[in-house]
Amino acid sequence: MARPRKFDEERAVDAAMHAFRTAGYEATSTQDLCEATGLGRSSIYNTFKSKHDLFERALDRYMGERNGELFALMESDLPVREKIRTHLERVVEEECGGKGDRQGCLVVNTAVEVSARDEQVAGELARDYRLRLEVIRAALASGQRDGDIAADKDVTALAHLIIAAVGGLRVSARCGADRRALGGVVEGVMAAL
Amino acid sequence: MARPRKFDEERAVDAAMHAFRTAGYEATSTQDLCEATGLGRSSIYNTFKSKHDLFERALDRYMGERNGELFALMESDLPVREKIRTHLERVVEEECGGKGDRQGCLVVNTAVEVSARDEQVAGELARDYRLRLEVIRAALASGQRDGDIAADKDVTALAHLIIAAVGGLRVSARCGADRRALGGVVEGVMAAL
DNA sequence: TTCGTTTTGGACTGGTCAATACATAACACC
DNA sequence: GGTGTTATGTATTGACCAGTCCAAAACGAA
Repeated sequence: MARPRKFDEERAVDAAMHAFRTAGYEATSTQDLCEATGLGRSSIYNTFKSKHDLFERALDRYMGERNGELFALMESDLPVREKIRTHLERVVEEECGGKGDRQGCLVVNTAVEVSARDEQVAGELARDYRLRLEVIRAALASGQRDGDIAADKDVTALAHLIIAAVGGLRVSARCGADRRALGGVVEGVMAAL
Repeated sequence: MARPRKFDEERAVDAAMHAFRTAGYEATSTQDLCEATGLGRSSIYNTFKSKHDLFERALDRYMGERNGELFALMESDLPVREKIRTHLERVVEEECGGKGDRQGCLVVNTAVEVSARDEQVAGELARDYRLRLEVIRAALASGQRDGDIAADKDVTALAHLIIAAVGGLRVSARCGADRRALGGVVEGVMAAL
């Protein structure tokens, strides 16, 4: 009944996500988004309300992908310590893994760059945090029942610790810490479980 | 021999630092810097080469102030565990302490927002990281000689862990984690020492 | 084919960006 | 008081910003 789109909306969000991850929110212009997605301005503004709206779509997508991986890992049948170790080592690998990619974690970047000035985004980040917390907490609680985690440990506190460790690894990597240093951090966190 | 300045350069850097901390590098315009410092554009560009130059001055100043506090704490005669705990709790207090201040850590903000696209800044961050690492490592080594830290611990790895913990606390706080959650993180890190 | 609807490209909006130019003001020194 | 030098205020630069407008294009349905 009308002219159909000749692009895939999800693909566009994906390309925008890539752009935001590499340059951050402020430093990514709408022109950059046009080039990243291959779309014209009209298509972008016809599909998304604004740069901010597209950003939120990209952030949602990023969270969805990442949490999918996290949930799959936490629901796997690895021993709980291996789940946690794998989670942390994936972060190290991503931050240090060469290839010049260098695109950061959109959640960490957003928390630092925009959350303080954007309540809506801050709300999304908080929601996402609670989600991650609960999944990790559940895995730890299950491990506690198996005897892999000492019974006197507070698994909620440990889950907070693991989430903080991820953020800390990313920030340290951005400050120039190398793979060996980050590996040591992972060991230190594992020792606290 | 010529017209003297009627403002204090260090004061101006301090005001700029405040502006950059609250809004980040990209989102702080030169106009914002004029308003924050109370100077005209001419004075700013006459004193500093560029926005980027002023930012680096502000970053340097921030690092100097913060490291001064850190060094004083690490050279105090508290037991080493108390030094570390105090260091971490200051971060929690700063991130959670109400007052609506809400200005973040310029080092963490910069590491996340600009280091990937600015080699010079990345170099400064790396230098600063090494400085903090060494001071904390020395304090831990001293504590190890006193028997406050187990002899089989790798104090360099622990120092990396503590630095990462600071970054992690700040990121988690930005994601909405409350004081209690962050307090638990501090306990978890202390348990690893 | 024709019509109705939507997408698309590209020009365009007012506003803001970092940075500069230039004239004037304010001082130290003589 | 005059002179040289620097600081400052204001206007302005060209580039870019996010977002809008509109005409033309492309399709489904009739």
